[in-house]
Amino acid sequence: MRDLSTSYTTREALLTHGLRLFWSRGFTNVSVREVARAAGVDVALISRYYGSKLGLFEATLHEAYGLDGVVMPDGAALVDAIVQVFVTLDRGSDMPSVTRLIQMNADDEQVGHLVRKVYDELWQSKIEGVLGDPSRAALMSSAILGLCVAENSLKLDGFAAPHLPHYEQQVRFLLTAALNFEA
Amino acid sequence: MRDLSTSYTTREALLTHGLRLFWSRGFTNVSVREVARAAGVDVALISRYYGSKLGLFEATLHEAYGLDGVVMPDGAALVDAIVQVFVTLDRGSDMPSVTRLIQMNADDEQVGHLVRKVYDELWQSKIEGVLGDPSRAALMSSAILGLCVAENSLKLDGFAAPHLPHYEQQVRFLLTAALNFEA
DNA sequence: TCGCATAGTCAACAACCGTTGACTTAGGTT
DNA sequence: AACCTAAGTCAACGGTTGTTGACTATGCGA
Repeated sequence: MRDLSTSYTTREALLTHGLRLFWSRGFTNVSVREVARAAGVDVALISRYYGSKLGLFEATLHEAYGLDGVVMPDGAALVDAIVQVFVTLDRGSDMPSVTRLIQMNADDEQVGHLVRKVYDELWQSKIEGVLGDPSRAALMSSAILGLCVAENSLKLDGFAAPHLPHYEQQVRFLLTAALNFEA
Repeated sequence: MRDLSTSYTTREALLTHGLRLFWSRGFTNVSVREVARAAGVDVALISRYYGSKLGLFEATLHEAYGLDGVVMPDGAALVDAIVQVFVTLDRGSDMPSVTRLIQMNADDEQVGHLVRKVYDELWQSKIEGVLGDPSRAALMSSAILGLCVAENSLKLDGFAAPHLPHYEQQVRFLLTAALNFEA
C-alpha cells in the first residue's frame, strides 16, 4: 500500500501547488498563505517543512527539473529536440517551461540566480556541449528565449495564437539560423 | 528665466526618480516611499500629483516614449537602426530600454498591458509597417527580445560582457536572419 | 489686509507580507 | 499504561505595502 502518513501528503501538496502557482505568476507574486490555502494546509507548515518561502521554491525547482538526464542530439536534430521541448511540450501542458520560469522571475535577484543556474545546467551547458561553440550556443539560447518572451509576455499578434501553422515554422527558422552562426 | 515654482520641481523630481527606479528594478519591486525618498519629497505627493503608483508609472512611460516620432528605414538599414537603438543606445546609457522594460515588468498583469502597448506603438507596428509582413516583424521582435533577455536576465556568458566584439555581430546576424524569413 | 487656492507635512489607516513559538492532538514504542 | 516524537493548529510578531484625510505654510490676487 501507498504510504498515507499525513506528513508526506502535506509536503507533496505544498510542493504541487507551490509549483503550479510559482510558475503561473512568479515567485514574488505568490504568497505563502496562498500556497497553503491552495494546498489546504496551515501556513506555518511551509516554514516547518521547507524552512522558508525560498526553500519551497528551491524544492519546486528540484521537483521539476531535478533528476532527468536529457540527452541532446546534435546538428539539425538539435533543432528538432529543442522545438519539441520548448514548443510542443511547453505549450498547452501543465509542465512548467524553463523559459517561462526565467521571464516570470527576472525581478527578484535571489530567485533569478537560482533560475539562471537551472537553465544553465539543464539547457545552456548541454547545447554548448553539443555545438562546441559557446558563442553559438548563447545565440541559440537567446533565440529560444526571444520566442518565448514574444509569445508569453509580449503577446505579439504573430505569436498570440499557438495553433498558427506559422509558429513552429518560425521557431525552426530562427533556431536553424542561430545554429549556423559563425563567429 | 526657468519656472522654479516648487510644484513643477516636485512633479519633475518624482518623474525622474520614478523613471530611474522603475526601469532598474521593475514596477512591483519599487515602492512609492522609495521613489519619494529618492526625490526628496513626501510620499503623499505621489498620490496627490499622479493619483496612484500606477499613475506615476504611466507618466514615466509617456515621459520616456511619448512624443518622439521615430522614422524607420527599410531593408538592411533597418537592422542597422535596430542595432543602434537596441544595442548601442541602450547599453551603458541611462536611457531606459523598451526590452528591458518588458522583461522587468512581465510579472504584473496590469503593468504588462501598458508596457505591451508601448512596445507595439513604438516598435512592433513600425517594423511591421516597413516589412509589410506581420509574421516576419513578429520574428524580428522576438529576436530582439531574446537577445535582450539573454543578456540582462539570463546573463549568459556569451552576452555577459557588453564590450565583447561578438555581441553586435551576433545581434546583427540574428536580426538579418529574421529579416529574411519567408513564410 | 483679507481671503483663497495651492504646496507640503504628518500620522494613521487597513491590508498584506514571511516567520515564529506555544499550544493541542495523534500514533507508535517501550 | 506511560512516554515520546511528530503533525497540525492558532495567534501573534514586526515589517512593509499603497492610500487617505486632516493639518500647517506659503504666495498671489482682490
